This record gives sequence, structure tokens and C-alpha cells, in this order.
Amino acid sequence: MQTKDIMKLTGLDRETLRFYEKKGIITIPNRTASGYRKYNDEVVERINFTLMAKEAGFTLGEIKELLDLKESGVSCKAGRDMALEKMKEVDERMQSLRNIKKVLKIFVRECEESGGPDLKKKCHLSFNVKKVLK
Amino acid sequence: MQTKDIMKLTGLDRETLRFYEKKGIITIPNRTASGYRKYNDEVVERINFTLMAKEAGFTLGEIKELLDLKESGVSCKAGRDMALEKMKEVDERMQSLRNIKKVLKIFVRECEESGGPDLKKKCHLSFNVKKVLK
DNA sequence: GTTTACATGGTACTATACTACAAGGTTTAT
DNA sequence: ATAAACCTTGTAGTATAGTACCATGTAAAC
Repeated sequence: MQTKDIMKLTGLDRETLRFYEKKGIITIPNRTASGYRKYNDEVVERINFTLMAKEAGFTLGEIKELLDLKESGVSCKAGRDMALEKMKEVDERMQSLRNIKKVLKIFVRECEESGGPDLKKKCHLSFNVKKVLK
Repeated sequence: MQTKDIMKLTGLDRETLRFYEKKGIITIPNRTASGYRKYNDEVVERINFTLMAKEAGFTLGEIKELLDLKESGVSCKAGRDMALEKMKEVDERMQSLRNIKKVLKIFVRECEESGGPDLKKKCHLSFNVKKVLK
């Protein structure tokens, strides 16, 4: 597979692909005689994981740490512990999301209660964090 | 209240406070005769919301849009709709977090299954996204 | 009254994650 | 054979979110 195939499979553009290569997200590919990159399936797997982890709020640096577990020669125990650590971060993010959702929900309710007919009144509410944290 | 009080109440440092002022997260405060900033409670509320929303993955730009609803003269309906829109984004982020958690969970299980006694074997697993998406 | 703490504005630097060319070489299709 | 599509390296620019430092001015504590 060459660059354009990876572009199609992952939705990334050429420059981002090269950027990910420079950052170590993608392992350095072999080349054809003329210097073109030759990719294998592994690169697609790594990118899929990367895209998913990015959506979940991890940085490329953090993602690289995880991706490198396989090559780092580390034990299954260390690998598992690192994954568990990341799962803890995921749980913390979920809690943050639940909190902000509560704030938004209260705001929506208050808009509906104080907005008058057709909610045409001007919106002069703000976001009340205290109601959520207590 | 002056700058140091806001620093204590919010945990932000002086430069970040000024940065947030420049970005419009904080409304421009009045000054004392000698030019010191005089803050009120509203600024603390805005910062608390900001910190919470940031943890949930929103950018300062997005947060400013929300914070400005109050002063923008927009209707309760428009304000509510914007909050509902953000809630949709929150739900999408939550789904991403659930997905990545599944990937990590599978990894942990496979580490434990293939790690041998005390999980001392080398970790040569990687993160399998396909198992989660199907 | 002077030291310490706190404040001011301004500039410049950092890290993260791309994004956009420029200038040219290679492959493929017609 | 030549045009289109694809590839190469390299450099530079953008946006986000701070962080660090400077020189200097003000207020409070002792």
C-alpha cells in the first residue's frame, strides 16, 4: 500500500500522515526503489487507535506511549497497569462530562421556565456551577 | 477583590487571568485609582464554569460563546438551543470515551490471559479497535 | 521609612496539532 | 510522448492555551 491508500483507509491527509510519522505514531515505513513509502496493515491499526484515542481526549504523546507498549519490551504487567491508568483518566473525563451536562441541563430548564411565551424573552441567565458541585 | 483574591479562589495564576481577560472569558474589570483591577463575584462564576467546561474538552472559544449568551441579547430559545447543541457534543464525547475504554479493557484482559505467571512475559499485544467498533 | 508583597504592561517563548506551500521526481493512462 | 495523478523533502505558517520574564509602580506590614 502507498500513501494514497492509507489516506483513503484512514481519512487522514498526506501531511498529517507525515506528521504522525515524525511524531512516532506511525512506524517508519520501508521504501520502494524510487523512495515511495510502502505501508502495511499495522499502520492502519495504529491510526485507527490514534483517532479513537484522540476523540477521547488523549494527546498524541499519550497515544504514542500506549502504542509503543508493544515494541518497548515491557512486561504484560507493566502494559496492563498503563492501560488501567489510562482507564482511570477516561473515568475522570466521563465525570467532567457528566458535570458539565448537569450545568447545561439546569441552564436549559431555566431558559424554558423564564423565557416567556415562545421563549422570546432575552436570555440573561448564566451557567450555575454551584448547583452541580454541591 | 483584587487579582490575588481571584488567584486564591480559582487556582489560576496572574498571567492566565490576564490571558483569559484578553480572550474575553473574563469581563474587563474596573480599576482602582492606581490602576489595580477590582473584581466582583461574577468573574469567579465565569472562571468556575470555564474550568469545568475545559475539563469536559471544550475550547476557550466555545466556552466564550456560551458565557456570552447572557450579554449577547439573544433570546431564551436561542440560548437554550445552543446549550442543547453543546449537550449533544458532550454525548458524543462520552461515546468516544466509552469506546476507548472498551479498547483498553480488551487489552487489559489479553495482557492477563497471555502474560504467563506474574504477567512477566513481554507485552506484544496492541490495541484492537475492530473488536469495539463491530 | 523601608522591606515585602502585590500590582502593572509588554514582549517573547513553549508545546500541541496540524496546514499550506514550494520545487521537483515518478507512475500511469491516454 | 505528454498530461494527470501521485510521490518526495523541506520550510513556514496557523490556532490554541498558556508560561516566563522584565522593568517598574503601589500598598501593607513592621
